[in-house]
Amino acid sequence: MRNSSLRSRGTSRDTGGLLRPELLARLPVVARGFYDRDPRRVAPALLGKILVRGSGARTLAGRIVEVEAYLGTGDLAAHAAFGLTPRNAVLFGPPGHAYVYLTYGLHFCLNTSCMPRGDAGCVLFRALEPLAGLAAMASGRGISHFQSRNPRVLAGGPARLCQAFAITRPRDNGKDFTSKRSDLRIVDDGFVPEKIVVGKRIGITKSPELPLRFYIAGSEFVSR
DNA sequence: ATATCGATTATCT
DNA sequence: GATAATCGATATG
Repeated sequence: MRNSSLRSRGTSRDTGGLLRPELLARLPVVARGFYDRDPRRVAPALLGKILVRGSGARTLAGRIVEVEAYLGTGDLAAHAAFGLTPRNAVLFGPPGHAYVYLTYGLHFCLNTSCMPRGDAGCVLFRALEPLAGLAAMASGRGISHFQSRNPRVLAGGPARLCQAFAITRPRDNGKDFTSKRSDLRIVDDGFVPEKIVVGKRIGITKSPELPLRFYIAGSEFVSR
């Protein structure tokens, strides 16, 4: 049963192995209502879900193992802290859409909008466990097959996972995660993490003490 | 194993 | 003009 997608639980080290595109195509997408909540609830609930790009032989997929919640207006570390701007407009729209931004002038980061329209919470995707399309991910990351055997280098880190999935702002900002046909979607194979660790968000200077980072305990794919 | 630094641009003060 | 939700390279213990 090691590779079954039907298992409903898994240990932290072994989340079920690789998944074939035909199987991924049959998994249900996570519905809009899932995202229509406070990001502090959405973030831990996203752990174990699967981010999927494309279809057929080109399918890329990774299990979400690390995320951070950003609370919108009022959270000084959030891009939406001071209201609507051209960059963060997606966050003020409906939940379950991709917010992609450029950071430090060269790296992209991926989030999903949360909460009802007009309330700008979001969840940052920080690390994935690669499940399908590993060769394409290594290629996108510009690393060799040999290097890519390190579990963290393919998609362990918010900018790394964007490189691995070829996620950019012009291409992907605003895409709907909840449509079965979407190029970028989130699906559920029933996997539920055994244990979740909560800690401080990484790399921020404002409100650094808030416990809004969540990851699957023991996962080798978490960014640090 | 940990520390420091440079890259490069959108956004805000 | 300063800062930033980062990464990879380099240096050093």
